[in-house]
Amino acid sequence: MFKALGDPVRLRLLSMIASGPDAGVCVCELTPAFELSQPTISHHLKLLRQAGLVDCERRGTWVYYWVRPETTDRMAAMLSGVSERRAVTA
Amino acid sequence: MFKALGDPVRLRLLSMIASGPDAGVCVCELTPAFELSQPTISHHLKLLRQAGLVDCERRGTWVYYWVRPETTDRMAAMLSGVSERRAVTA
DNA sequence: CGTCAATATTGAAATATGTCGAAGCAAGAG
DNA sequence: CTCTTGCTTCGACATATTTCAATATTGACG
Repeated sequence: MFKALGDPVRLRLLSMIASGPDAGVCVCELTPAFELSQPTISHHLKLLRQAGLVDCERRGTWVYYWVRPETTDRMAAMLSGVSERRAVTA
Repeated sequence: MFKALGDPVRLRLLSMIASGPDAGVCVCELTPAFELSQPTISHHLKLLRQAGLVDCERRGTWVYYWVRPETTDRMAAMLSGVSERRAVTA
């Protein structure tokens, strides 16, 4: 999970997806925001999905991504635990 | 910051440091907990320090590490923002 | 069915990361 | 001052990650 957010492209992707509409953000809106090839963005989205940070669905020709708050919440809780000087519990 | 926590060894190190005594944890207590050479642990501690997640001080022969809660708090706040579907603000 | 547009997957190259052994440094003991 | 101990830094190597071009897949539309 943390490794997935360790790449600047993925962190920015997550931010864009998080701040998009409830219905999800289309890949076609994400790709042109970067100076990277389309396969590269697709790859990063796959890693975010495998980390459980986002989920996606195909709607017609387009694919929409949205955030899974369970995961980001869990990470936030872990980090709060560290701040409170407790061990990190999986 | 997130990249620093993306390695399992470093995540475990942070957990151990967080759950240790207020005065900090000695490197000599961290190293034997891993099946890794001492230079490797030292290297990971350096990365945690550069990421602002921990700080350290030499006390006599030993070096003690402790958590910097400002940083973990900031990360937790970012992630909570994502859960609430807002963009990630540095 | 054939074609086009939007994504995903594959394979390969460049770069970054994790790891170790060897060497260096700081501080206390003799 | 020299030796030992605890830790860091350096240099090198193996592996992992990022990226792209080429190709495949999926669905819409005529």
